Amino acid sequence: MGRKSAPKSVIRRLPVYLRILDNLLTNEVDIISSKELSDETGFTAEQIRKDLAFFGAFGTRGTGYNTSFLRDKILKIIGLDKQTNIIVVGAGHLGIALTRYNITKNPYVNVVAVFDVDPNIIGEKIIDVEVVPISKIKEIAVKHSVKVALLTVPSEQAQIAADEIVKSGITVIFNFSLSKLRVPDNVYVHNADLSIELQSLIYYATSK
Amino acid sequence: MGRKSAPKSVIRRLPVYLRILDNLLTNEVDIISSKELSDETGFTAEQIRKDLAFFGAFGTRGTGYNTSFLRDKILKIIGLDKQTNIIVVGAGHLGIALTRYNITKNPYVNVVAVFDVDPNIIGEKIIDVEVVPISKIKEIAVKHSVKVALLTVPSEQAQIAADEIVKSGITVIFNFSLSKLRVPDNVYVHNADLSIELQSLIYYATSK
DNA sequence: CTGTGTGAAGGAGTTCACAGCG
DNA sequence: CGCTGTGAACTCCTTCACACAG
Repeated sequence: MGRKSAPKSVIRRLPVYLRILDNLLTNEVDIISSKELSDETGFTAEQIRKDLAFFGAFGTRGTGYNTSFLRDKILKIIGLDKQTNIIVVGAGHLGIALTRYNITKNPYVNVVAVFDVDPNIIGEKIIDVEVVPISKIKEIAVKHSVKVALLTVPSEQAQIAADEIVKSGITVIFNFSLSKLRVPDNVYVHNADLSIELQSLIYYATSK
Repeated sequence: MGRKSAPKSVIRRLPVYLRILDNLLTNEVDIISSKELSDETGFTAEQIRKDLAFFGAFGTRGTGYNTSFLRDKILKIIGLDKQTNIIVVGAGHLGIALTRYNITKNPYVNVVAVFDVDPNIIGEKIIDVEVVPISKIKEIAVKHSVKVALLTVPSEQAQIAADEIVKSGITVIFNFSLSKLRVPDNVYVHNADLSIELQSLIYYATSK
């Protein structure tokens, strides 16, 4: 694949292409041009071609891209060709929403468990995924070789929960709490910062 | 203020500074240097100075920035100096989570109502905010001059709900559904795309 | 002598323009 | 001819280096 590591901006766009390709496949469209992808995504056709060309020559000149072939290529690039096991830490409203969403709408990931500290909800099920005590993170994460944790506990408990996640060998944390997490260098934290996005939006809402 | 319009990247960082300044103020720290802000945020000190300098000279050479003064300047730049009224459309788990978060943790915005179609939850309260029928969006939005809507309904209903939001005069939609919304040019849609962010993360989880 | 403010240099990513292949 | 693939130009942002004010 690519010589040097892929730019973040490209990696952010790949899942957008993937979603459109999945839609096209259910509608049995088997060829798509960069121009059409451009109309669907809002990105320019040149940019889309550059993004894809970064990983190889997937298209046919004069024709376009084979939908199913391109979909498989993107799946492989992202790493979604094999099932990815994730966990959700925190069974509050946000945790439940994310769990349900991923179970029902995201075929590429598998939620193996939801963790919480509240004894009242331990044992409950979110669709078919059980809520289990946080103390079991390591056991379950190791057993299912979990790669990613979605962290949705209140900010005050975020660091403690993050420590447990790190101890269990998980190296990617999608952090929805406001806390800045302290983790070892080999762990990658991605902050969702919905409140910060909302505040940025307010700038655009007021200054026009 | 700035001669030409502020870069998006700057606007995205301002709320980050704001959060830290708020923390410092509760701890009664009244001077902060760009170096210290750098340690807190991970952005370089030069970048932070450039960001702030874009809007004016807010610091004191040899000393740093006055915490409270800088906080007030940033509030004014973003437009958070006056209370911003928002609505949440969709009282599912995600809508409830966002509502509660903004009521309890975000002093700069005011959630005036949560909207849903389910008659069973109409009239319920999320903390002190009432759940009302979607048919009332326009009435409430006009009355409270609402600027921003958080859209958390299922994807199938997202376009219908967006149409109602647009009709009510709201010009900024923070879209958490997967649907690409069709709106007039004067309406700004910001997509949260949590599933796309998760898929990008999986790339980083597998390729190292 | 410290830490801000800023022109100048550098780098990353996007757009342009067109060559190349089906 | 059509649409991909790609060097070159360009734009936007970041980093560097230092002048300048307290």
